[in-house]
Amino acid sequence: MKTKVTDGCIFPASIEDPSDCPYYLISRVSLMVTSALKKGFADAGVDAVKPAYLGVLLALWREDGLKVIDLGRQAGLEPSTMTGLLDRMERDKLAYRANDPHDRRVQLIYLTDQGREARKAVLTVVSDVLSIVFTGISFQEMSQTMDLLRRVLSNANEGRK
Amino acid sequence: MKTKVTDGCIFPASIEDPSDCPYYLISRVSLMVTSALKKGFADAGVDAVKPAYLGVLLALWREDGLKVIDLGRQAGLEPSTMTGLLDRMERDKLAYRANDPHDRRVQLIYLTDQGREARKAVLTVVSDVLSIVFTGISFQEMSQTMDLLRRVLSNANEGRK
DNA sequence: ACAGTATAATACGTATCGGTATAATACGAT
DNA sequence: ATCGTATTATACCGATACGTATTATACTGT
Repeated sequence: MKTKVTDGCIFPASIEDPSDCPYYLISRVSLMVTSALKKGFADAGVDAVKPAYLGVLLALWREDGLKVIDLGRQAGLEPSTMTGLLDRMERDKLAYRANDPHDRRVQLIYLTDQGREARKAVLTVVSDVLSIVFTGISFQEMSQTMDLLRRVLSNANEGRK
Repeated sequence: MKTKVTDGCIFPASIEDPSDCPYYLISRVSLMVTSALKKGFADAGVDAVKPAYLGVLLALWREDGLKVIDLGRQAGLEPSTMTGLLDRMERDKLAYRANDPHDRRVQLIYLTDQGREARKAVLTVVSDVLSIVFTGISFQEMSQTMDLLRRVLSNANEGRK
């Protein structure tokens, strides 16, 4: 049996400062980075791109013409989430749906020219924003933290089964 | 000038796996813990409590009868976010608003009996869920990660100024 | 060929959070 | 006392995410 971190004091019954709660910290950082990215895209003039599009864009830049469900898997999103997200991406002229000639259930998602051309600017913004957000964090610390987060996610996947 | 983590490889231009992106990891973990807490509250029978209420409940358990704005500060939420959150908490019979006799602009938030009585069960759920989610993480690793997250948040506060 | 099952995408409702604008009230300086 | 400013909370809207139910197709075994 593995050690429970709670034996330490992850979530003491009497919390004075929410900063002592890992859930608070992680949620806050997530929202903060989202907000910084949103502002970054706007400032850089790629205002059609929203933070939530990132996972989808990354997947499509790698391989255009993916199914909604595969796109969701790569972006870590549920199919029901994808529908609205793709609606917004179509509205914002970054991608479009097309029927799959081999399977009429399937919608294949393709980038528009604008979606393809946004790549360089978007990656620059993300890189810049992250380097500001993570200012003062060493490479090693970052690696350790990312490793921990990956393990936490895999804990969740275990629980799912 | 501080070291930029990006000099390492926080967000390489060619991302194969979203797991290599800190933003992806943090967002996912945040959503995952939220989901686990929601399920935990339901399973424990405290289904009136939603994960988003936690910050507010913690503050009110510590000191009942706070202003909306102070409650928001303690929970890390904007006033405009608080309005809807408190609407839901009132609907769910956990708290209620009352006029402040000393300042007619102010609404003071008080716990209902149900809100007060939920404390023990809620803290147990949170503690249990967190210990499952963070299974296999040592106390030291957890401390280091929380420290990193605190620094990231304070970077954001610097930028705000 | 057909019944039963599996898969893809969507529709719909709810929760959560922030930004902007607004209404009501308080307060401070004159 | 009054004008201008600050503060408090809310209204409103958009973005983001999920769960459940539903529709349309595809596939599988008989």
